[in-house]
Amino acid sequence: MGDRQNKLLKAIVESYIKNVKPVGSKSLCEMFNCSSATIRNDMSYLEELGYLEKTHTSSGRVPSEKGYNYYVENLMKPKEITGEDFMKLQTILNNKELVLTDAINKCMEIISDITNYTSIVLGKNSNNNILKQISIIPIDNKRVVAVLVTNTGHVENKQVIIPDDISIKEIVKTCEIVNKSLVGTPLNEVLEKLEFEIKPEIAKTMAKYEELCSFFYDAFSDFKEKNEDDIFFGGKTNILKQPEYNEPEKIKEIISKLENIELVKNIETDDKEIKVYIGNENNFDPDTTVIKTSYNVNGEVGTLAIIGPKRMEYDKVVTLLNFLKNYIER
Amino acid sequence: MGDRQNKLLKAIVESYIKNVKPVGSKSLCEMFNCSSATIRNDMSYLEELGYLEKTHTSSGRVPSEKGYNYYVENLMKPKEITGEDFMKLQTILNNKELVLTDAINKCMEIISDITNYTSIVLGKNSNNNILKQISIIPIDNKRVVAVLVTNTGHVENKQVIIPDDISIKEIVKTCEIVNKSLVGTPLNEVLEKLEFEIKPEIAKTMAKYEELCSFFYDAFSDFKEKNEDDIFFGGKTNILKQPEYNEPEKIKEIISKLENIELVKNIETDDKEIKVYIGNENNFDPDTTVIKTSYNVNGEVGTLAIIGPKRMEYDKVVTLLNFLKNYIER
DNA sequence: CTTAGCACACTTTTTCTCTTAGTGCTAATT
DNA sequence: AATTAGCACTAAGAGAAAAAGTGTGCTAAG
Repeated sequence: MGDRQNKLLKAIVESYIKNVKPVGSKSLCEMFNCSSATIRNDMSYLEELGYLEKTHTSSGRVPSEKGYNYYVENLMKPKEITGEDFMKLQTILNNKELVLTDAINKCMEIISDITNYTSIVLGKNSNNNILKQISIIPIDNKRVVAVLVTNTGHVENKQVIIPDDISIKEIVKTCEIVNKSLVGTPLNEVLEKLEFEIKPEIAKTMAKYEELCSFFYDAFSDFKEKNEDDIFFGGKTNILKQPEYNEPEKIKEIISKLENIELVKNIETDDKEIKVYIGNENNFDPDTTVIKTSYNVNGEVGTLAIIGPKRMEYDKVVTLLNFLKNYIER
Repeated sequence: MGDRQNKLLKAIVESYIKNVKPVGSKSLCEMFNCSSATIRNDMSYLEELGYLEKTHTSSGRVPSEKGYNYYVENLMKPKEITGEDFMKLQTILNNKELVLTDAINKCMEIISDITNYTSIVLGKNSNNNILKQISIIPIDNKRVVAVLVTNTGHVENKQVIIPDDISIKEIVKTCEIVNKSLVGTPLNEVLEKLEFEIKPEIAKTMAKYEELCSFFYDAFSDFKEKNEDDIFFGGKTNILKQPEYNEPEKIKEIISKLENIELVKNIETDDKEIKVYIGNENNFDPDTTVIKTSYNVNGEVGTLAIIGPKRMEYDKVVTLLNFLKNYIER
């Protein structure tokens, strides 16, 4: 593929990203100092190679997924962040009072606002998180709250109804034992350890060890699930501002996908690089592009993702994500 | 207004609720055993009174807001809950393992599913909630987690960065003092009490009492806001299934309103009755009806709300809400 | 290799017509 | 006094046809 063809593809992709409508040969004459016929020849060559498509026999050209891919891999240049946007992000990142996850969320919210795409932060809250403390706090005669804190500062809690046959005192006492043995345990081993190591321990001092153990089992069993639900949307519906979402059908479809927690969770990645998944390459929605990467700061890991139309400002998004990722990882 | 006119208005409202299209005189002849002309006479009388409207000069009639109102106040009869729906709700409400708020949320989710309207639960977490316990849990050298539990079993937590000039030990020690004095305090008085009663107390034993106090002030200051954010959506976007949401504009508008936390919070009420706010009567969205009521169980209060089109199955929704409300309040 | 020229393809917009579902009004009927 | 039949009239909706606009492919010439 010759130099002019590369430039032409770049120009077409960028024009389409900007103007949303199929690109005709005439509109590019000036830029390339040649006639529309020449452009047309090159265009039909690029179409033959699979980089361009037509919406109907005599329409202008639109980039294919392969075309976007080629653009992302070979043609686009990182875009500079404008002063204003830079300032906004900088301000948040320099605010030492903010906890890391809050700062990340705020930044992604801003990125969503300046791009009009949807941004998502998936806190992995990984299972090698370590238990820091368990507390049982009595609420009334019937209920206690179990609070669990991890080494990354995450807090989970669950209200549990006290079974009739055990007393609060017994629970609190057992909790001390559980705490002693369980602190320092990775979260994903908690249930197992409770069953096999701590139960015998409890049995030594507590008569109703069976009931007590199943009480704690109950209290902890939800944490794992809940843990995974750590999803933050920055401007959940900003993507609706994109002109492709101009039909009820399409809007409802993307909304329902964004509401589908399972589907959103699937976006999670542990890839260190920023990866671009165009159309069918992502398993979120074939009409969108998902750009994502993971971050890892002192064992606190998560995913940053941007969802936009395939006609996405790839250069801008990649640059912004790069900036954020680099900043938070040092 | 005569008897037939009442019946006619009822029939028109119900027909429009069911079929979504303006109601013509002919379609009601059979039901009333009279000619379309007679119906038309009555219709134009009802229109004069402001209960009916036309979409254009020669269209069928549509209920006005006043008409819906009259229907709700005077004409509609509570609708029986079908066996299936009844079962679903019953199952959840009889599950003694579920904490109250979870049961309520699940029920509202089901109500949203069977009606195809959006349901919202606003946990008020009212300010007369009482502080049950504060814990400070160190995460590492720089951070602690402050955990706060209330008498209703709600847990709030915040990561706080430890200022350079105070140590974890000092914080933990101060926390003990704070705990002693603050437990039992209504949430909305916590900050005040900290400033005026506890600061002097701390000053007795701690050298850096100024810094320590402002640390705790910091840790608690968010709780109030966060507290109010306790919003649960049951089928947030179910309302989009209603035929009125068939244009991009309308869909985007309602979505953006549902995403607008402030606006949603405004729905909160402490009315004991079930109240119906039709169109302009609610300040959420003039094209919708909001039906809402509050619940109060042992001091745990909150709002139940259903948002649907003005053309809503009022009888069904009111009956369902009534059922749920009665059940949870005993 | 580039370009001018032209026929052709498809979409979009506009215009016009016809049909349909309803109304209001008047005069006759019960 | 209330009901009804009859009729003229209105607006919306559905198609069809025409017109305008945008862009292509191909051929032949530079």
